[in-house]
Amino acid sequence: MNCLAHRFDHPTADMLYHDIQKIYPKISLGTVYRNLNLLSDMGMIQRFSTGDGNEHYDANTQPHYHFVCRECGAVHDIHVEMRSRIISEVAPYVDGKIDSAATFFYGKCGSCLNSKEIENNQPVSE
Amino acid sequence: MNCLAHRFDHPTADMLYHDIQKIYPKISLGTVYRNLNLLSDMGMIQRFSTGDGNEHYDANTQPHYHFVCRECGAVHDIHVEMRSRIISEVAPYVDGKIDSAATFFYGKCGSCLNSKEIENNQPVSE
DNA sequence: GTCCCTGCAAATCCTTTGCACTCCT
DNA sequence: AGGAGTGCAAAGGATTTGCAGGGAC
Repeated sequence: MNCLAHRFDHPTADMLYHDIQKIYPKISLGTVYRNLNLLSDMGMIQRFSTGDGNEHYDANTQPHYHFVCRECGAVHDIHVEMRSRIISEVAPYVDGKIDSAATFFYGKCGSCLNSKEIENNQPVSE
Repeated sequence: MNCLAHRFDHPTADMLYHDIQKIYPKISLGTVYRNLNLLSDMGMIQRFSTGDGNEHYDANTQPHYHFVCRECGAVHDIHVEMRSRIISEVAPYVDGKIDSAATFFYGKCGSCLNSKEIENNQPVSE
């Protein structure tokens, strides 16, 4: 199961389900959810929601930034060193104990920008 | 409608619904959702999900940090200046165009920590 | 009358759960 | 036999949607 989560970007349970089906055709969605939750409870994968109504899963448990495309819903890692001190800097201002942080950047991804350009250019070039 | 969202912390649609009912007893949940989505589409309120399965709404549209208690689900603002340059710093590493950012800190809030202390102390003091 | 916004209820989507079954020891 | 993990289908929650009604112009 774990090896499946290892494979690519930041799939939803349903995306993973379809993907796993190619290898285990009889697997059920319930099992996928069950194992995904098991793994994230054990801390072996990260689980988060981007606002698109689905839970996403990430095999990379290192703290890192995410970029979410509002148009196509794609989620990409951002390859920048995350400020590791951010938690200790913010902690004094919080009534409670912080144990993790997540930051998301929202916008429009490269391919969505491109496809829009194409759309816009075609009527012009005709 | 807007004045309602202005009132307090980071309610879910359902919390707001119950709250609005006190003033407009006949309002329906569908209307609450409709208007909340309208307002957030117009950029007058912020909408985000914390991982508890609900959408939360925030009348404060200024970028700021959020603290989410994993135990009781409460969401609090963190009164620290958010690094405004973070988007421009990260932008070069993203294939696309960032237009907003959100960062969440997860942990256990003060009151949940306290109630746990009390629980733990009682058996000892008996 | 027309338009816009609403209440209501049904529909939808994602996720969780209960139960019976299989597989392995 | 006993336990763990699974498929399947039903249940559960949150959010969205379709439609008819009501008020303002």
